[in-house]
This record gives sequence, C-alpha cells and structure tokens, in this order.
Amino acid sequence: MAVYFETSSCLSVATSADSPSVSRECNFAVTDYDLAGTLNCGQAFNWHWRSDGWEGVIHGRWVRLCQQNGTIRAETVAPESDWSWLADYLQAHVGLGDILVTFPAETRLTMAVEKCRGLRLLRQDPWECLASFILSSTKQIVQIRQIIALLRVRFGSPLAVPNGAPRQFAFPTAEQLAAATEAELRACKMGFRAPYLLAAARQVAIGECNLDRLATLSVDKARSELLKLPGVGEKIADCVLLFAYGFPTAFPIDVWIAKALRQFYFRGRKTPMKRLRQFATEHFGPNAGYAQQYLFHYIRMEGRKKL
DNA sequence: TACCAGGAGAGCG
DNA sequence: CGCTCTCATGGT
Repeated sequence: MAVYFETSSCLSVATSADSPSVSRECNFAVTDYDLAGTLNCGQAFNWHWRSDGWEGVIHGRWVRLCQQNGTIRAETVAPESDWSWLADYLQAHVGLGDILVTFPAETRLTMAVEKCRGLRLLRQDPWECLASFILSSTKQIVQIRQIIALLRVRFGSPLAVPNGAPRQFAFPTAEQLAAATEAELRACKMGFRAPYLLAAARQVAIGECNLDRLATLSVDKARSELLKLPGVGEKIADCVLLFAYGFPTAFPIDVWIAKALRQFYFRGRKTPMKRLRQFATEHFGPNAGYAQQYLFHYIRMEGRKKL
C-alpha cells in the first residue's frame, strides 16, 4: 500500500527494498492536474502512451507516468532516493488556483480554463527545449515529434528501459549534435532548420552561450541572450523562457495564438504582431504564459472537433 | 492538388 | 520599421 506524506512533492511507495526511501516507484498527490493534457499540449514532444501509462525521458532517465484520481504514479528503471527532478519537471507543487486568480475575468479565457481544467506548464531541460523549438518552426506537432524521435535514436545515448518496453534514448546533448554534420541532421527530416540547430548546438557546446546562466537573469536579459542564437526569434525564445526557465510572463505567439487573439480580442481584424504582443503583456497579467497555454490548447481542441 | 504547419532571416523601400 | 520571399517536408 502507498504511504502518503502530506504536501510533500513525492509520496513514496513502501516496498520491501533495503531502504524505505529508495524505490522504483513514487506517487505524487495532485489536485487540478490533467496529466494527459499537459503532456500533449505541444510543450513537450517525447511522451508516448503505451498500454498503461505515458512513457518518456526526463533528464536522461526512462520514466512511466500514469494518473489515477488525485495521484500521479511514476516508475523508473533504477531505484531513486530523490525524486525532486520529477517533482520539478511536473511542477506538482504549483497550486493552480493561485495561478488562475491572477487571470483577467473575461469570457474567452474563462471558457478556455473551463474546457482545459488541470492543464499545467512543465519545467523542461533548457537545451532539449531550445533545440526542440528550433525544430518547430512551420512544422506540425506530429512532425516535430518525428524529427525529435529520429534525433534521439541517431545521436542520443541509449537508456536502460524495463523488459518489454521499446528502446529509448536520451535527448542528444549539445556536444553530441555539435559533432554531427548538416547532412546528417537533414537526414532527420528537419530541412532548412538543420544549419540553425547545428550552429546553436555549437555555440552551446563551446560555452559561447551558457544556458545555465540564463536562469539567473531577468526575463528580458535572458530573452536577448536567446535571440542571439541562430534560428531563435521572439516566438521560440518565449517558448524556452516559459517551458524551460519558467518565466511566467513569457507569451509565445505562434500562428494559432495570433489567430485566437485577433478573433477573440480584435474582432477578427488583421492586427500586426507588435500590437498583439503589446496586448498580451498588458491584458493577461503576471501569469500570461499560463493563459497562453490555455488558449493554445483550447483553440486546438476546438479546431479538431469541427473535423 | 492545394494549402498549411507552435518561424526566422535576408533583402527591400 | 514593416513588408515579402524563401527555406524543407509531411499532414490534412
């Protein structure tokens, strides 16, 4: 039976193992957490549903996640004594209510929140997030997933997985990708994004860009550092600021969000990007990034219903 | 077939 | 600054 520690990020599962705190399983108590929606709303690209859980990789470890009621159960291959890496990734400690109360009381956003109850922002590895979104430009999410799957297999380090589970690879490090050729990257179906990814990987690998240091900077400083990287513009920089560094005001505006903003707040009129950005920062408040993700997930779900 | 996809960069006036 | 064009590839 599971033993729960109240408010702790990890509720360990009692086992017959040598030490009670070391286990291959861990339960997280969560409220207002939609795991499936969170893993599938276009912020992460390497989660796969397989029979009884979501399988993926976090910081070089194979993980299976599965939600039952108010609990997210996690399994790893090797026993873990410290699960803070997973709690941090899932942002399980974040009280969603504290976020939602900062949203403007307004019809469209309220509707999105109701339809996507429990949607969360993850806290991802900066390099993986950066590289993934460099590959995302004018690609559909399914395709981004395919490209990244190829990258992992061809350049990433193989990981230990449970018996019977499909093979899995770590996301390639900047060093691993920096050692690749442009032709090898293009063979992963990334097209014109190959030289961007390669150049970015080299800058990170040689320390010309220090991703760890960005976490210590202000949003604006961190953004201008990201914008120096090849293949990184406003949109991709904001994705990394939001999904990897957790800057809550970062508000990525892609084609979907742009369409939604024009439709919801500008009567469907053509509105320049600069105007949309200004509106977003003024309107959505201190957790604009969360609002953005609710709008994004909401309009994508609505779009699919029509088909 | 035609159009579009979680865009960015270069060239232009 | 704002506009347009191109880049590569696959889904719908």
